[in-house]
Amino acid sequence: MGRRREFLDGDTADVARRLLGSTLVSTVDGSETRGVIVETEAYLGLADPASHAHVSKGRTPRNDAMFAARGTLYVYVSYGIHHCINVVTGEEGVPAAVLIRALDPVAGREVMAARRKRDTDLCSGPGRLAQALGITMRHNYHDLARPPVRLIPGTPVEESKTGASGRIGVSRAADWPLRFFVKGHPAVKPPRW
DNA sequence: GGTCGGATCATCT
DNA sequence: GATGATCCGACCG
Repeated sequence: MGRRREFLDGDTADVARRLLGSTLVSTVDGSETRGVIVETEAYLGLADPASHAHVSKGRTPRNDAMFAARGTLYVYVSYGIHHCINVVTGEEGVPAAVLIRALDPVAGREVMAARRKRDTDLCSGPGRLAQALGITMRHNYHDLARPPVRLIPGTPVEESKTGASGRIGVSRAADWPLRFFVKGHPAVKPPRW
């Protein structure tokens, strides 16, 4: 992914929208799984009250990967059970990231179903897609330019086919329009507004 | 179809 | 002791 640097450069909200249409490929445990990104959320870092790296928290072991170089994978555990994955978008030392919330599963569906122990809702939610791709905390700090988890930039989804809304499940800055999604895609649940 | 509560833990109060 | 960038099974209509 040689174009990674330029593709992820710029305002994090713009990057979050631009990532719609790009592909995540995992070869974790030797099986390829692949999905096209259809829902994202931007987390702006220091100035964003909903971000794990908001100034009020400082740099901690948990959020440390958000301070890494652009194109790094930031993984955290949600509700003690689920893993959520983010693409780091800031300069090194400046935290910012895009949460991947949903994928259109395009390859390795059987492997995903085996990992998920069900054959529906394979990648429609941040915890679900991390499980489907086999991503866990051991992939925190991983460079998305190389296996076993790669980000392949794609042609961004036409803007008229995308929507924006408030982020899901956040209590602070809930009205900031930083969630982006492909309108009408089955893996994307309809927004509150 | 929709709603409710449990699982489980790093971080914060 | 409470909270949260979540998901799932149980239960109710």
